[in-house]
This record gives sequence, C-alpha cells and structure tokens, in this order.
Amino acid sequence: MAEKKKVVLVDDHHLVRAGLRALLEDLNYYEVVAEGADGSEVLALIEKTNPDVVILDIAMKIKSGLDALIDIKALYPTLPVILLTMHNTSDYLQTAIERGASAYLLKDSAEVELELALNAVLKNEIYISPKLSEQLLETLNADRKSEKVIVSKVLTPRQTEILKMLADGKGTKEIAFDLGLSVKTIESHRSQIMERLQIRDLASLVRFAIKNGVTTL
Amino acid sequence: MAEKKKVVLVDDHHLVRAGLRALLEDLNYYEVVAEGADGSEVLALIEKTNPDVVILDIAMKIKSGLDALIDIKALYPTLPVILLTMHNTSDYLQTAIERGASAYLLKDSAEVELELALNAVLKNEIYISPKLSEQLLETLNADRKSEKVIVSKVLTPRQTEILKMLADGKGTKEIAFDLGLSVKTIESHRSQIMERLQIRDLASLVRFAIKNGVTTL
DNA sequence: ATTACTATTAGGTCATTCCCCTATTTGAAG
DNA sequence: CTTCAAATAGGGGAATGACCTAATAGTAAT
Repeated sequence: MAEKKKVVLVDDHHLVRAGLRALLEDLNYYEVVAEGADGSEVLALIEKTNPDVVILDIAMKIKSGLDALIDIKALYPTLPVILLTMHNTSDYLQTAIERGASAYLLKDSAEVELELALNAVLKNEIYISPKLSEQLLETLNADRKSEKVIVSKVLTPRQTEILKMLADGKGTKEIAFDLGLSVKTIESHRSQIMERLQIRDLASLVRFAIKNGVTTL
Repeated sequence: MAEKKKVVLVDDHHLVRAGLRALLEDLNYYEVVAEGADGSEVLALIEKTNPDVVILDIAMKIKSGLDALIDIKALYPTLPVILLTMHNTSDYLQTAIERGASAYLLKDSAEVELELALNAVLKNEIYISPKLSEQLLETLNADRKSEKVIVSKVLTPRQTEILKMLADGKGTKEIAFDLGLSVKTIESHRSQIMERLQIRDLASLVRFAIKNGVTTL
C-alpha cells in the first residue's frame, strides 16, 4: 500500500476531534498529522505538516471553518478541504462551494460518508452529503422558477456584521452607537436580514446565526 | 483480561458517535453494544443489551440527556451514566448529579478524561471534568457566603415551559394565548427568568435554552 | 396552627423597539 | 449613462419591554 495520506483535523471539541482521529486511523489509510481547535490556527498547521487534506468544522469560536477556508484557499488553492457542519441546512453550502470547499458533510453523516468524501476529495472530486445536495437542487430549481437565477450571497457583509451583533444580544440602540449609525439604519438592516432569511423573530435569528457559524453558542 | 465492558452510546450526531465508538474500542476494554440518536431510545437499548455503562449527550433533539437520565435511574438506579456536554458551563451540573449521573464531561475534554471517567464510574465513583468542578466549587462557595445554601432548581417548571416557548421564537402575546394567561403574566415570568439566569437579552436566553437542552438548535 | 416563603398570576406606566413605508447617496455592473 | 443593490435614515403608530406593586394558593418549617 502507498504512503498514508496526511490529514489536518480542526474542530473545537477535543473529544470530537479525538473520535474523528480514531475513526480515520482505523481506516489504516489516513494519518492525522495535526489537530487544531480553531480556524485561526489552521494555516500554521498546514505549513508545518504539508497535509493531503484538511477537515474543518464550520462552527468554531474564534474563526469559523468558512472563514478559515478563505485563508487556506488563498495560500493553498489545490489543497482539498472537507467541511463538517453540525446541522442539516444547506444555507452556507453555496458559499462553501464558491470558496472552494471540496466536500461538505453533516456531522450526522454515516462513517462511510466520511470515507467516500475522503476518497472523492483526494481524486479532486467534490462530495456533498446526499441530504444536503437534495436541498441544494431544490433551491436551484426554486430559483429557476422565479425567473432570475440569483445565486444570492445570502447576506451582505454589513448585514452579516449586524446579524452577529443581534445574535450576541446587542440591542438596536447599542449597535447603532457601536457602528456610529442611526438607530433607524440598524432597524432597516434588521428588517432586511429577516426578510432575506424568511425569519420573523429574534430567537430564530439567533439560531440561524449559530447554525451558520456567524456567532457561537 | 476480563470480559469487555458493555457501553451504550447516545448522541444525535452519527459521526460523533462513530468517533467515540472508535475511541472506546481502541482502548480494548470497552465494547459499544448499542448506539442511539436520541434520549427517547435509550431505555429500549438498555433492556436489549444490559450494558455496564451509558454515555449520554445532553443536548439532543427529542429527549435531552438530562431527561433520559431520569428515565434510566428510575428503572436502573445502579447503572452508571456518563453525561457529555457541549459547552463549558456548569449550569446543569447540579441537576445532573441530583438525578444520579456518575460523570459529567465536556465534549472538549481530553481522551484520557473519558478513560478516567469510565474507570471511576465502573468503581461506583463520580467523575466530573476538572474545569467544571472548579466552577461548581465556586458556586457552592458563593452560596455559602450568601448565608443560605440554596441548591436552587434554577427554574420552576412554569418558567422552563415559558423559556422554551420564548427560545422557540414565540412572542409574549402568542404564549399568553397558548397558555390561556394574560400577556402581563408572561412578561412577569420572562423577567423573573432573566433575573434568575442573570441574562438581559433574548439572544442570550436563546443560547441558554439551547445549551441546556430546553430546546434544540 | 401559624409563619414564612415560593410559585403563579396580573395590573399600571413609561420608555423602547418594531413594523411598514418612503427616500437619498454611492458604487458597481451593464 | 442607466440601472440596480447596498447602506443610510426619517415618520408614525402599534407592540413590547422594563420596573413596580400585589393578590392568591400552596408548601415547608417550627
């Protein structure tokens, strides 16, 4: 058998990480050469270990997997990255793919999926959890029906910024002050965020933000 | 070596479960005889497999680990249960212990901690993550300073019920209607909940509810 | 029994926020 | 150039929130 493939594993829960490592090494074809607890460490780990693939959790405290993905692709555009997501929503699947992710898996996936994804990714293919790819197709079809194929970026940077603050418990007034803007402006952004996300209440907004790594639980 | 110890593993993320299983079986002293994705399945699994220990995730969709713990202890009071929690807060540590949990671990713990916990638990000892036990001691000390040692139940049943509804995105009006109460009553409960939890904004309330398994992400 | 405390209910008042609509400016895409 | 999205912000009424007070019922302790 050829040399084992080198894997960098980044997830902010130690036990989860250890579990994934055990799983990978039981396959006898992968070797975890580095582990990280946050997206902000990943570049250093890659440089040190020159891995064949990176496995990144999306929801991490300091820097999310999606953010780390940008950094990685800027310096190592051909290094395959597998994203792991906690919850069954394809909200950021498009973003992930636009940013060059090679695979997008639910943490709830079967072990074989992880193996399939690794195999695919090492052949420069793209692997997406079946559950999610269904949703993606539905989304694309829905878009097509509505005349224009708008592959929207979900939220603008400003909106994302404000979403985070809202989800972190800040009030409109406080946000307005922090950003040096009018309360009315924040209210506008807030309405537009909810409009886009089809959300009507703050609680769901908080969930959305957590699920998508905009903020942390 | 003696017979391997039988473990039942319950966590709603398949990959996490698989990882923990790999980790346990690498220790060569444990055998995962059943896996479940939710607290509601655990009793059936125990009956079927007669395990030596149960490992339960706290935050699960249908029935949380804390709820499942009650069921388990009612039927199998001597069966050791290890609780796994996602986040570094001891909010429900007391509850867990009151309900008879044998160990309380952070998912962020080191692998050795899992092993230590298993060893302790099989000797009828109690194991608590060092990080959390520190917090617990602080809490107890704080209580002692404030004259009375109140092992408070955190929230009353009514409060928990309303917390869940709030965290699920319902408004005061809607909750009042659902429960057949005055809007003012709900507002009172809401204030008192926030008072007890030392929380000032809805967003943090939602986080708290999710962290403690009152509702799901 | 009596006391004391908790849980649950609810009103009043005033400040804040939300909702719905409209509007200006700037920058990028065509 | 023109068109559209993003970011900014105001008006006005409705809804909600914060803060205070208080009644009733139930339970625990003496």
